[in-house]
Amino acid sequence: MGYINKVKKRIAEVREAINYHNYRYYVLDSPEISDAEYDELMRELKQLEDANLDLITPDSPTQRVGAAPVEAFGVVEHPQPLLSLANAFSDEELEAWYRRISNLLGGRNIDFVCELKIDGLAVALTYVNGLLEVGATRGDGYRGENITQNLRTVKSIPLSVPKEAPPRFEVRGEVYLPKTGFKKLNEERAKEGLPLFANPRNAAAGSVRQLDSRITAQRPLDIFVYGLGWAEGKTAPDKHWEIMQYLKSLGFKINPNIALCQTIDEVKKYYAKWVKEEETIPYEADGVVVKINSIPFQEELGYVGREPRWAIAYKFPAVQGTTRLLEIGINVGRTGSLNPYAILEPVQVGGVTISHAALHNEEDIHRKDIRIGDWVVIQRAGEVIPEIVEPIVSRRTGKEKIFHMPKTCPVCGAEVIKPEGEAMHRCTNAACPAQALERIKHFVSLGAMDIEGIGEKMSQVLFEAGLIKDAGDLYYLTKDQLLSLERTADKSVSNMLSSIEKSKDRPLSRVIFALGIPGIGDETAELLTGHYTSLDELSRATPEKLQEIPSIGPKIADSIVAFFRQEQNKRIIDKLRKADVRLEAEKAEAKELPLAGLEFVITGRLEAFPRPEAEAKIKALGGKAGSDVTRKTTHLVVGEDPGSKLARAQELGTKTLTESEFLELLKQSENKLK
DNA sequence: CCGCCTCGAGTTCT
DNA sequence: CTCGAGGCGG
Repeated sequence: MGYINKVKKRIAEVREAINYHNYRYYVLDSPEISDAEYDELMRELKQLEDANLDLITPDSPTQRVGAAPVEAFGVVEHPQPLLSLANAFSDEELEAWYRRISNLLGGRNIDFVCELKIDGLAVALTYVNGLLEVGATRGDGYRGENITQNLRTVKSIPLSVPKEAPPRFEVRGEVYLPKTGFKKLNEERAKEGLPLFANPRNAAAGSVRQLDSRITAQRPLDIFVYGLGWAEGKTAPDKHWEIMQYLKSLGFKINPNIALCQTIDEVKKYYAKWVKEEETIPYEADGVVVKINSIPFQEELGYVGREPRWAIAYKFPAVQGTTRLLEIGINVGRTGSLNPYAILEPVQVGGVTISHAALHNEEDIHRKDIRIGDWVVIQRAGEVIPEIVEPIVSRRTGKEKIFHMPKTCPVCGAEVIKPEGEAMHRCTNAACPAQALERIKHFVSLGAMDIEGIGEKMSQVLFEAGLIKDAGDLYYLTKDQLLSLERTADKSVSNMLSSIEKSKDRPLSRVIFALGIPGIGDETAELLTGHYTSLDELSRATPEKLQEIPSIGPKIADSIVAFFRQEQNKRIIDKLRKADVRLEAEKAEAKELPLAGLEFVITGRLEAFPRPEAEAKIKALGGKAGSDVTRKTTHLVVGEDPGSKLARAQELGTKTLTESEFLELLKQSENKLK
């Protein structure tokens, strides 16, 4: 095939793809590729056409802005078409745009107006003799839908404007749904069992297209007006910035983050600021629109095809992307849980390459109907952590495979079970090497024994070299053993040994946490130290005794008892003890406790928490909690409806505290500990 | 028994 | 950050 035929074929392919995605986006409101990918297709087509001008056809997607309007509403002709914007995705592309226009303007001084590119629905509002006459969607840019009735329900759209406004004019803006409104709307829909909107833009589009405007009225829609379409009977200012101030004075809602920039560097700074602060914007924005401020300059620059030369959309890095799910891998956790994760074809999302994503558990995978080989939409949830949003069902070939948890542990081959009513599958082999290694990693980690120099990597090296089989072995490592490893210099070895030594004196709560008892995190470990002053004491505790502690229930109690009963755990604790790791609460620690030496008695009902919990807090802070006021009692806490203890306290001259004074004392004492 | 809240466990990438 | 589970109050 000749070169030109290849190009022809590719152009046809890309056009077909774009037309299909246009339809999904504009007509169905259900896009299946991200905006970034759509933009990429459009760019490719444009490049091909620019290099082969004779291949441009009038029906090419580059020759129009969107899809045809839906006929259910009246059709509105736009006297001045609503056009789209060229995109920039990097500082280089922005600079290239700047150089082009700067050349065209012969190097005259240019200033810019920057604003956020709100991801909503573009509308045109026509006012005649001071009244809103027509509100229309953009449609294909030339003809849109008449949605006046619905737009009238948007409270921030003025239905009338002051007399000094031009007799006939059109403003343009973006109707959108704030993030909070979107969330609330979806919550309500979930309650009613209705399908959820995928994002605020879709929700706004759906709302504005309601045939019944009473439904639209219930949606918290808002608008930002971003420009004047046309005006008759009055001359408008000749700076875009001033037009915006003028529109504001007429009662239109203008985005508060609009800025006047004197240089292209200031534009870049504006962009950089908002890339960083994108999360804080209360509505969705997908970039920054940069416009030449001077209207005469705008007119001079004119249009290329369907895009103005005098403005550009500088897009934020995409936060969603699509890629292929190549395989589903399994990790075995410290507790034996089998944790599936997605191995993805690496893809850039939000400026970061994503190649893995957590899949939580088998049920979750099946609920989302994710299959091996699927194309999937991924996003970085809350800034950082990648997640699979959904599979793209329409891209399936039939070769995708449904995932099943293995019947045996992928690491040790032991039987895998899924306890009734639980979501997780578990490896049944407590000696499973994967679990053993994870337990060691947990032991040395930051919140636990915090052994500097031995992290995940070093734990693995030591484990695989056979130098340690469990956490207890860490304390018997010798200098020679460590030096025999690869990539361990003298310096790092002595660092490791000294941080192992230092870890022998961690608070008891850290030790309990580090042991990795299932269900015991840092909070519960801390709670336990309030009731047991040594590991021995804790190891002898009965389930009944443990359950007397508030927030310890039967499951946690059993977990603790079972842990100390296991031979391998006993051996680990033995190794720790022989190595002189402190397994008791520090004596000095107890004395330093802020409430040490004080004895509290509570009378009446407390608002903040039940009495046992208050007593637990007192004990945790080193105080004693009694039930009767005696001469030893130092404080009486007086709650609602106090009993006879109050009289007794007054008799003895015991200090009394109101509940709020008591809470304040607890707070101060807790702060002292930190 | 159900809903609410808090805690635990596992996770990605720079 | 997310999901699941444990604990607890109504």
